Amino acid sequence: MTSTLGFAVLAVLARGDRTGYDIAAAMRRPIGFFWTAGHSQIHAELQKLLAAGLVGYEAEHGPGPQDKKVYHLTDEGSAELRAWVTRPPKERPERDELVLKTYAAWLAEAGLVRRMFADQLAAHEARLAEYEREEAAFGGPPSFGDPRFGNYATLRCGLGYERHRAEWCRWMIDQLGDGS
Amino acid sequence: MTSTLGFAVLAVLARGDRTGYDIAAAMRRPIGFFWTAGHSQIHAELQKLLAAGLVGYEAEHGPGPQDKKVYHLTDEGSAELRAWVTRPPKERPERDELVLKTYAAWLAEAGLVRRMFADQLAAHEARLAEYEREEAAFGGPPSFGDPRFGNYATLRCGLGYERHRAEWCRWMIDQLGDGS
DNA sequence: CCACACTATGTCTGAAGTGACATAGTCGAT
DNA sequence: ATCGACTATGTCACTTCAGACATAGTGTGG
Repeated sequence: MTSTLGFAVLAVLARGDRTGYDIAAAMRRPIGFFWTAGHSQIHAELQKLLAAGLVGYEAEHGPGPQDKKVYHLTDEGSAELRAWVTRPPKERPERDELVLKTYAAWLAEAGLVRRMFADQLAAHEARLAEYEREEAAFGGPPSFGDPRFGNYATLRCGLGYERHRAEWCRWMIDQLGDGS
Repeated sequence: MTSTLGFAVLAVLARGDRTGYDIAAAMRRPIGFFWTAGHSQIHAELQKLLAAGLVGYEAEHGPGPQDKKVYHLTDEGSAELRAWVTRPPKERPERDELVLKTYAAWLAEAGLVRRMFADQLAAHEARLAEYEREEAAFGGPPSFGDPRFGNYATLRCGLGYERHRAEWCRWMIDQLGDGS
């Protein structure tokens, strides 16, 4: 009954023990590129995982009204995660606002549409440059079995995505004329 | 205050008057590729749009306990839609289960991961072939201003996406060795 | 010494989305 | 004739998610 968010949390914990706060930070970067959650969602999820016996924690004195809780995977949590990894992902419905706007773009002024795509293109190119810098930091793909393989493989996916997206934006801008 | 779903409905209605049922059908194909909604959501949304004065309807006798309602855009709805089209889309968080699994793939057996990616690759290739057939049915891009421009441009996006995705799957399979 | 950023936990409200349930006419095939 | 698929509208319960609110210790810089 564990949700995908639950597995995302387990996947973070598989790389080392962390507090809910740390997990939330990971959900912004780098995992935020493919799964996001606010800290409120994470604390709630941790309580579910705890009730299911998939994680445990050790309390330490820390800031705030409550104790700081350092969570770790239980053997059962680790087994569940391993089993989940290779189960075929159920496909989620795509929801892409830019593509929806494109579907209705024929109603608008070409110049305004061109500007919108130019902005999108700039954003994609900036992200692409960032990803390329990150990729250079790896000296080629880490071996499978190394946790860093996960980071590298997802980065490759992001790289391909940004390139595809940028190319589509360029094609759109092309279609809309030079607008000089 | 209109939601993105509301604009999706308006975008369908901009191409011709339809019943809620017809809109729901459009939300499966072709719009379902980039925005989906169940019929229950659409009926609820139509009531909101009606209250906001963005759509109207004419009732006809039809099957079922209620009258059949053929919805159309009002002038105000049309104006709102046009204004929305070129407003920069707010970015939604990505949620991609396959990429999340990839992040945790180092925990699993390479053979099982390879099989999962092979299945994904097959699905992408099948969709790609379908899109290519659809693209061939257009004899090149329709001109901007033609509603079919929206169909073509979104198809181009889908084509690029499937290619990027298939390529990434192939790269992953490559990384996982020949597994003979 | 004080302000501010960061660490750290949690609750609550409301919106969005999913899937089941409910009803009923029409039309084609067996 | 009857059965099932399709047209057509809607409600309800449940889950997920986003964002605001609430609390409080620690460490850094001015």
